[in-house]
Amino acid sequence: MNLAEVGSLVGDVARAQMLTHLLDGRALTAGELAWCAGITPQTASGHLSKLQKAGLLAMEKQGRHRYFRLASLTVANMLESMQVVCAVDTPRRIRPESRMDQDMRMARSCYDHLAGVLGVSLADALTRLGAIDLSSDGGMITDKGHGLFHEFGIDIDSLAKQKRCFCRPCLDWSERRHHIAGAVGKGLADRLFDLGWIERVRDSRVIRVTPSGRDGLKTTFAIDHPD
Amino acid sequence: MNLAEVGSLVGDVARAQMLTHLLDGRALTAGELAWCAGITPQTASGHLSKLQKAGLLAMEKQGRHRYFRLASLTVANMLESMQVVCAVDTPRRIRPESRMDQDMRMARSCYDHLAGVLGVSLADALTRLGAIDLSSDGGMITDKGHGLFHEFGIDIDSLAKQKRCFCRPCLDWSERRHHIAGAVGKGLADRLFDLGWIERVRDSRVIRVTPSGRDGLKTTFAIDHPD
DNA sequence: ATAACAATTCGGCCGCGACCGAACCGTGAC
DNA sequence: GTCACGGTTCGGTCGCGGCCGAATTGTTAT
Repeated sequence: MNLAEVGSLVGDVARAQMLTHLLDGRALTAGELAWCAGITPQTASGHLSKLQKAGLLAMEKQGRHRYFRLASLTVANMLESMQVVCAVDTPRRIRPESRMDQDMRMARSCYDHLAGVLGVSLADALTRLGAIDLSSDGGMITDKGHGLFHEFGIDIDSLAKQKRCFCRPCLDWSERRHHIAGAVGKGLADRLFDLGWIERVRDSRVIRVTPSGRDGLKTTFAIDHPD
Repeated sequence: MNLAEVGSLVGDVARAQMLTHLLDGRALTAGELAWCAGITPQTASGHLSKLQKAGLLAMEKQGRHRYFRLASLTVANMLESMQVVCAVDTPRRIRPESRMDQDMRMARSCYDHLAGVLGVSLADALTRLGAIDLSSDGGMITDKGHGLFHEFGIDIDSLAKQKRCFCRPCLDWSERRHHIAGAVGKGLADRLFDLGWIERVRDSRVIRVTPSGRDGLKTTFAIDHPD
């Protein structure tokens, strides 16, 4: 496979729409993806088999449904980096500011970690607390951070054993600032879900902060998450 | 701009070819790029103006020539991440192993740092020497590394002041291992050029290791670079 | 067994966009 | 001035690929 092939796979509006919807890491059925892209199921089927053959998507049969998800972190990273380029020179265009867009900018999932205002606030807060250092090097957890994460119920040592990148700054396309990705980013997001501080909004990447989450973020990280 | 637009820009064979040729960070004329892509100048002109309008390329007039280069590191990172996806599922295909391919795999420039066997060897050597730590976190320079880099004529402190990512592991598409990118990667490459240890091969991304470079790499980093 | 539904395959339509030939600008050389 | 050359603009051709309707396969429900 070469650059142009990958490009043209992403370069179709319908396919790009599907990939974007899969960017939160979930698996969706062929029908759902067709609906997302605004095309008929038979057209979507063609697109999906192309994407799968090319190794961008993984498929899993389940009864009469077929679930598709991004094939790997590598693919997610590629799509992210493409979105960053998209965002670069769309600086102050007056966008129609739909409710969904606003929610997306506020908090969303980014494959397996958190992005948007929430993601950036968390990165800021953890930096302010001296738990992580994203600024100078790729991203590391301080000794103090080890303690804080442990208190918060996250086992850093088991995260460090994973094969994937441990702690990576990931450029946020809406905020133009870094949030936390990598194993630590995922661990943090998982813990917030477990605590019931955040929850997914049906059929989208949008993340909602629950009332208890609002409290928790305030007391634990001194984050005032706007309503 | 949206994902599909970026994708389709890269998704054309001719344009992808041009972008690939620009990936070493140099600026090329419209004519050279047309030749690279194997198309007529008038067709290339159309492609180039599209890429420029989209913000992927920057253009500079010089006499009757027009020089094009990648607009930013962001764009280069995107193209790299796309190439990584390309390489993923082309595992052991018997490629025609041209001389150029072999040279490219051995040592090449990757926007502003080094890649290929040489890039990976350097990353390995510096890790072995305890100068850097790419494995666990995003990438950091140890105290010992500070000294080593300084002895080698690289001023780490001035690199750290730059706005860009300081030290980043970058997945090598040919070797499937990490090499050093970011400010440190660039600093290292620049220093090797200055020392005359490596030099560019005309009209390509290929890097040649000079005889004195072979000696230097051997004595300084214990790297045996194959001929 | 029959029906309902998810998904795919096939066939044909249609439009976008890549391509080149020709003509046209602008710069540099003489 | 004229000529040469790099680059762009315009116009027209052509083919690839996305799209849907219809028919098919396969699975679950009743």
